[in-house]
Amino acid sequence: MTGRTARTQVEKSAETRRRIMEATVRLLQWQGYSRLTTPAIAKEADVSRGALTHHYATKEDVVVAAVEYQLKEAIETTRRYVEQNADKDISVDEIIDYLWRLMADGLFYVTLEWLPEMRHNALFKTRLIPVVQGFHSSLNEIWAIISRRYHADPRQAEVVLNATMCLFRGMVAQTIVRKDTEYFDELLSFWRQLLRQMFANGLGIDISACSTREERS
Amino acid sequence: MTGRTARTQVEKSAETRRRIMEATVRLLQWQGYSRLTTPAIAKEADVSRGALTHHYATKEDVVVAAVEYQLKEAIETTRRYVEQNADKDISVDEIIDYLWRLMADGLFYVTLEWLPEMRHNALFKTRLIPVVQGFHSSLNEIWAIISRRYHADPRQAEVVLNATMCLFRGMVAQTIVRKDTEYFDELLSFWRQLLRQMFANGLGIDISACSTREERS
DNA sequence: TAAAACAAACAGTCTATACTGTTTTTATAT
DNA sequence: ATATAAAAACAGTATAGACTGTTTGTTTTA
Repeated sequence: MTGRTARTQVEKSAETRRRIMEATVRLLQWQGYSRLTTPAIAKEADVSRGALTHHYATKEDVVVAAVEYQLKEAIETTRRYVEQNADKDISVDEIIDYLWRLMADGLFYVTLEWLPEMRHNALFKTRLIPVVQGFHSSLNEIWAIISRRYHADPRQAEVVLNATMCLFRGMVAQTIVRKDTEYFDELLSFWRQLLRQMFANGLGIDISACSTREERS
Repeated sequence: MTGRTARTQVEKSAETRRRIMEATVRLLQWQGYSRLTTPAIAKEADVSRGALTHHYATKEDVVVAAVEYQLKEAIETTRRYVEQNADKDISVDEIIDYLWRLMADGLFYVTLEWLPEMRHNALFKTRLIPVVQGFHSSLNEIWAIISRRYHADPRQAEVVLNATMCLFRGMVAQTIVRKDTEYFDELLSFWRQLLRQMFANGLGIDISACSTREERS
């Protein structure tokens, strides 16, 4: 009787919580924050409303936990990517593509849902800021690889990373109003070439042949 | 009896509508889309709820009109800026600063409020897309000034403008989670210098001394 | 006098949370 | 090993509040 489906309470509740968080993230991505309701979350997670309120006192608790969950998952994914490539010969292009995919594959869409809430809800902000900082730390790690490989000043490399991330955020935001793959591919090409040449010169000196037109190898 | 406050109906209703739109934009900026209610808009505009529903059938109509209003106002402001500087000797730095101020002074905060709604509301999107495109057209105009002055390829200049706007969008988004003026000043300096040097070379060839450290003149 | 602008009340829906009851698990004593 | 008490997990319902869209009534303008 204890072998098959017998799970401890902590396992069960952890499972339930995970279901709720994944459902919440899914609903944030598909329907958005303004349409997010607790009944919808319970239904999407295939959990009763009672179970939902048992684990999370308020709706805000659910959202905070869900965003934490997604960001920490992204951090873990990134750390694994870092470990796998710490010794390997990884190019600027590859890291750029990794970061772009990370953002464009839903992560920043979900971010755009809760980011406004952060402006208007101090508690929400207080609870999430540490997670966001952890996320950025993991980005710095991945960037340090490229920074070391090209013997670039870490200080300057960080500025370039930040610019890259801001650029990508703005690009993802624009994908909502502009469905135009070519347009974004062109921007990515432009940026890849710019970075490639900056790093080739150890960041910051003598970037040459910086055309906006470029085809990937 | 007709001299003092006697205004024609169209004037009155136009005034009321403007009050409603400005109130809506204000509430979007201060409280956000998820907290936006029609009673709150009426109160902020100092107008009865009946007046509100008289002029706008649904809440969505109000928001669409308000966003249109704000964007068209931004377009007008930009066009005036263009006219005033079409002949003047305007630098890359000045345009960059203009664009940054335009975005950072609330415009993109409000955008971040309705942008998610656009992902989930097809009608809302359909109605707003033309206005957004008009906004981008006016940006292209201002950019054309600098493009001509530096004899840069308009095609490449457009890519650089788009990258600039995406960068700024991402930066404004990040200001929500990171209150750090120095950080954003550094990014702006980095970008100004990059553009300055790119334009100095007619866009795209031989950017030298591209440091992330820079002080403004 | 007709139409537009405005005001106010209303009806229906929805949502978040609190509350009550039930089942399952765990710890403990035997 | 087993019985039992306690605690946690879960399910379902009730309720209070709020918001939207509508409708009806009143004032002002053309």
